[in-house]
Amino acid sequence: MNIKDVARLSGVSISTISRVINNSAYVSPEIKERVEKVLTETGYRPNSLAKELLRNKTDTIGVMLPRIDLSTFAQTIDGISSTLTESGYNILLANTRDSQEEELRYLTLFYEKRVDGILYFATDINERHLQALSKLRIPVVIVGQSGSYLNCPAVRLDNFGAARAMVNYLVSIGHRRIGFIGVSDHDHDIGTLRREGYLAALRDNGIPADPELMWIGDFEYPSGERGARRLMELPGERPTAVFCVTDRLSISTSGWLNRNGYRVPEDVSVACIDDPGLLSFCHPSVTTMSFDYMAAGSLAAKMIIEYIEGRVPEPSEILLPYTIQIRDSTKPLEGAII
Amino acid sequence: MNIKDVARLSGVSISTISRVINNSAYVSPEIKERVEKVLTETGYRPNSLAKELLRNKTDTIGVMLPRIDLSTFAQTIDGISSTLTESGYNILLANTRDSQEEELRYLTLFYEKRVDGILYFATDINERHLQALSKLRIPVVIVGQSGSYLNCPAVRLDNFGAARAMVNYLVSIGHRRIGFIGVSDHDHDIGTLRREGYLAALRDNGIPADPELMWIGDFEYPSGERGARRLMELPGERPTAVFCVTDRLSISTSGWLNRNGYRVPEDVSVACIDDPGLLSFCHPSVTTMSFDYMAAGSLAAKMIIEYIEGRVPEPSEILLPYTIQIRDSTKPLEGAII
DNA sequence: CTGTTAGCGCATTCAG
DNA sequence: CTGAATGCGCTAACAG
Repeated sequence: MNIKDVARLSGVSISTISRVINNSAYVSPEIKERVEKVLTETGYRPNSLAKELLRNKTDTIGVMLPRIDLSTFAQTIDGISSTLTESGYNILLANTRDSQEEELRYLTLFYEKRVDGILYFATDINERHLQALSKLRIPVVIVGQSGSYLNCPAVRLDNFGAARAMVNYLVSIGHRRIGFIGVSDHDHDIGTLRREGYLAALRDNGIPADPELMWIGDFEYPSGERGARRLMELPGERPTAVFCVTDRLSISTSGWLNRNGYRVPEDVSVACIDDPGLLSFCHPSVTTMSFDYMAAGSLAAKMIIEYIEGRVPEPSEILLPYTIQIRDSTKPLEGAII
Repeated sequence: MNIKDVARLSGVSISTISRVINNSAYVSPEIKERVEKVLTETGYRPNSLAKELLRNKTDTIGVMLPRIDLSTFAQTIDGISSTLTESGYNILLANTRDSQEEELRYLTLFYEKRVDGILYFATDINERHLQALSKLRIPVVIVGQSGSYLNCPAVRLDNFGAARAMVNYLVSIGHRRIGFIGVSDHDHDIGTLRREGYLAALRDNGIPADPELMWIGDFEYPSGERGARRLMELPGERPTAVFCVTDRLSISTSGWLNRNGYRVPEDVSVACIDDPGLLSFCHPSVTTMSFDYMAAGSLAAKMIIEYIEGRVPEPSEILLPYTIQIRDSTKPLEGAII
């Protein structure tokens, strides 16, 4: 069933059908009615491919992200999809499973499919991305990292500031021996910036960084357990607080501590960054830095739409703030002079 | 930059370009080399829209789901995307936020965009869906619910069996007064079937169902807290175990109990269904029924591909089994005769 | 072995 | 106010 069939059934030309469907010009009432009858009877719906080919616009945004099973990403997508839907855009999803090859492949695919714009959840940006993106000539907005290297607008989170502020908070309630459970630099904002925030806070307070107190793992739960065990089995004075760079790591860190004779927060305080609902409701609830990921997604969506419509997004980089959520997993250090 | 430009730059016809790109016929080595040079220099990539229009195939699957921020859905999508990618398919994502209007709107959109197939995460299927889908003439596979009403193949989870087996387990370790924290029937498999599994298990053991012990809320964390409070503040003998229909609800139930003077599992056992990594690592770790959502996604993807390729999926309905994960949140009832 | 041509389904000139 | 014709970019059938 195509526009030709509808035209034949209605006894008019295809132009008239097009005019009725798109309401793009006056059509005499009788003909209009006749056409509309055929339209509803047949349930005809125009083929978007043809339209898109002609208009050179697909109303589709390519969304590329390294993993979909992290609540932070899921929430961001929620924000993105809600805003894009409102504006009549659709999402072509690329779940790259952290593979750079996949990223580059999908970039090509996005181009071939002529998406109107790309939202790129970047982790580790390098020369190859720069090259690939520059050839693309498609509006790109970076999510979760700076866009300056790629010369793209970006929506970022103040990861450095959040980490620094959280560790400063731990120090402010008396902790000085603070363990760190992080992830590799492969993810720049979470791996590098959150670690640097931790180190900056130590410097802020004149506390020497102790490499022994820093554990670098991955994003999965077991990594938090391994880190916690490592920190607690260290010879010498054990940490009185542990700062984890993600919510997942704090859950498994806190879980391991509680299961292994260290009460949280009485013996060890635990804090982290990112605030899925979970952290308020588990036991003990977890002190964390909260980012509004839904809002980040919405903003990114708005930016890419602006960009597509020819306006260069202003400001070209949005930095989202953190808010501290003090809960039950942290407490002032016993006997410390605050 | 289109195929014509490339043809001009190479000094050959567009057919030759097409042949080189698709390797669809023999081209003399000299010409081939010349064309390939232009291809790499210009970075030309064919326009998929034109190809898709011609071939009447988009290599795109519409994936429709009610919410993306549940780990079960995220995991399922992970399985879907990995299998679809392997087979050269892409995902057009429709996040409907539980709105039936949105569902129907997206169904039309999927049709207009000529997706090759649809994966439909159904919750509440009714007459309108039946009508809409029957007009569509696009292969559809239902995920997470029976497809018989819509006459579609489906990948399901044995929700009834899982709930029944879990409650039977609780009874087997001595519990007889077992609270229930569920969700509304709006979600058939989770709302209705998991509740019926609970009731069936009670019948299995000759325990009369007590409506007072059953709380129906929603999917969010606060609902578990409200349910827990309600069950514990009931006059009369309090439950010794609580069965929650989802992992989220069990987290907030367990959290509320622990924060309000009921030790889990010493005073109250807590169990649920669904097994995100979280439940193994929190404290106490949570006894649950595990479904392999990644596998469910993979299977659904394989089914839709089969269907698209003209083979009717066999069997037309796959029921995925559960496996029990006994962890720290449940323990035999003190003093019970088992 | 390579070029010319038709047409996928539609929106949009341009005539009438 | 309506119809005929053009072309978006590409593949495939057909000539040469």
